[in-house]
Amino acid sequence: MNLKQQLKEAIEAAIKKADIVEEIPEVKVEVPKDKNNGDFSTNAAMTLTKLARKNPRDIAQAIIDNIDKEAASIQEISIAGPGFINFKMKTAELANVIYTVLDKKGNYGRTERETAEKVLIEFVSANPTGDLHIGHARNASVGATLSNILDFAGYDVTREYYINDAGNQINNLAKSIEARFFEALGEELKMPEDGYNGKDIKVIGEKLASEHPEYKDLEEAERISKFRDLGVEYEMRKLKADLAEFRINFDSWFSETALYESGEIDEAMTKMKDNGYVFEADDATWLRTTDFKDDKDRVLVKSDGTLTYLMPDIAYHYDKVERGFDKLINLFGADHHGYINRLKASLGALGESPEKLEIQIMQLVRLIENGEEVKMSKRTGKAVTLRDLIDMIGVDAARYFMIMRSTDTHFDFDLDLARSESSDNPVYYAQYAHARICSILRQAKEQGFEIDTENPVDIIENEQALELLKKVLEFPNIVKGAAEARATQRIPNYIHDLAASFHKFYNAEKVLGENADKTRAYMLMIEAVRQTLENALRLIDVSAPEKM
RNA sequence: GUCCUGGUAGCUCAGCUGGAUAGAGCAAUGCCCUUCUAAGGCAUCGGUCGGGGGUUCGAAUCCCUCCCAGGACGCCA
Repeated sequence: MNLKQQLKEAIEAAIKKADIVEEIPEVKVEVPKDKNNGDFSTNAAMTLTKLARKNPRDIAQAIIDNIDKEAASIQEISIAGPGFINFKMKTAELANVIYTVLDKKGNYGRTERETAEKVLIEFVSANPTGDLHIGHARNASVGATLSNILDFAGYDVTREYYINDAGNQINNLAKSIEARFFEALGEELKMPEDGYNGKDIKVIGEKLASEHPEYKDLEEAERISKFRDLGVEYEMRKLKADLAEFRINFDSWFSETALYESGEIDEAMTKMKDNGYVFEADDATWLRTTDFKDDKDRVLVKSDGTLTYLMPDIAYHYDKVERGFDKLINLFGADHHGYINRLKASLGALGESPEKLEIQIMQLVRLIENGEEVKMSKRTGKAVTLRDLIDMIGVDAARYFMIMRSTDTHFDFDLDLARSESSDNPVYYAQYAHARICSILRQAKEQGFEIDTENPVDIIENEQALELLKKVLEFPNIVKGAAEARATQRIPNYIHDLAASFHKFYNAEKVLGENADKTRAYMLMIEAVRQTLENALRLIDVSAPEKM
């Protein structure tokens, strides 16, 4: 049983017993910032002032008089400030979290739910027309971490990548390949105006020219179609490889082309028409998104008969809904923010709740080196890619840094800091704590000690040790809060706090001291800390090394 | 012009959905290795939480207003 929950119930019972108010409002128990204010505190008395029409300190006293100290493992209670009630817990109870962690192991911090909300999280979804850049790296990191957090917090998560393999830009890709193909066959280069000049396009063209020169005799449409498929396949293979190296895994890859083939574009259109949100004007077909908080109506079918980008996207979201997801989360770049309202509106037009769709906007990342923004890759002279980033600082640091800031702030990524192998670097700081624990445990074992979960831990009373235990105790709530707020940065923040608490303990107290009972108890404790650290690092896909 | 995001220490940012004396890291200064990893710890310095109003026991957090920065406002994707 969770200490906090136990305390909460005891407080509620006390309020009831003291007969202060008819209906008891939600009682909040929190860990005070200042540890001098006890292990836990509640503002219950203050929130009751209005209802009870009494002085908060009097209410606090009434609660204290009626609380069952034994049931909640309370050592000491005091009233402080305007009416906070502070609790000091029995230290033995605090130490019991050690057994919980050692019992649950990799699942410590996981929330089990009876009915898991089905969430589809769509992220990255970069067009298969080139390399992933630094913005995609942030998107990918946040998406993967958020998925992990939601999963750990008891949601049923599906990670999906939407492949834009239809439409204009892919035609351009095909035409660019064609131009390179003919160039390799000795003809003049006829690159389309907004074609792709990347080196890889040239490579594909050359390869096709040497392996399949007969393609030049095909009908143009057929050739373009072939080149489109080959181009998309080639680009996607590259993107998948880069993402895999960045430890980003998807459960599903959804192709835009599939929407045309399945007829879902027509289905979605029919549905919106039936619901009365589609109208014709200026030779085009429009969706009346203004019925749902959009500032203007949007075109679905252009006057030339072709579809806008929005239409297949609507069909895509229609498909998501049809697959039975309760919640759709999309991670978009800042430049797509104007897209939010119309996409939500189209969900409304389909007869679904626009609230089902939750769109998170990622603000810009700037790479900073020697105090200056890095715009170009030194290797290629072009925009810095995900691969460049991995080469520069490694996956662990890149993943950690990309999620340690809230997504709605612009973020300056300090490359020098991410690269430094020192305490300055938060990644190493956390990993170092883990490695230190492993080292201590190794040496303890060499001295003949074993981790024995039957050992008592009530001998632990050192101040830094108790602080550390409180941090371990917080972990499940941190995960839950991060999931609800979709706030990935809370995990690295927590990791840093936990590591700091451990480093403090390390400097204050020795595990391998003179007292063997203490050593045995501390071994259990630091193993619990190690496990918690490992679980937290796993949420952000950063390694937990045993040695450094 | 309209709509989104931001504005917190010299710098980069947290701040758990309204709580106690606003916190980290970097930078600066001074300590701590015969002691389980100094990739660590301790201490000092550093703040009109953009400005001004309001809501209440209580505001960095909620509301209004103004200022500043970035972004979005296509029958592009």
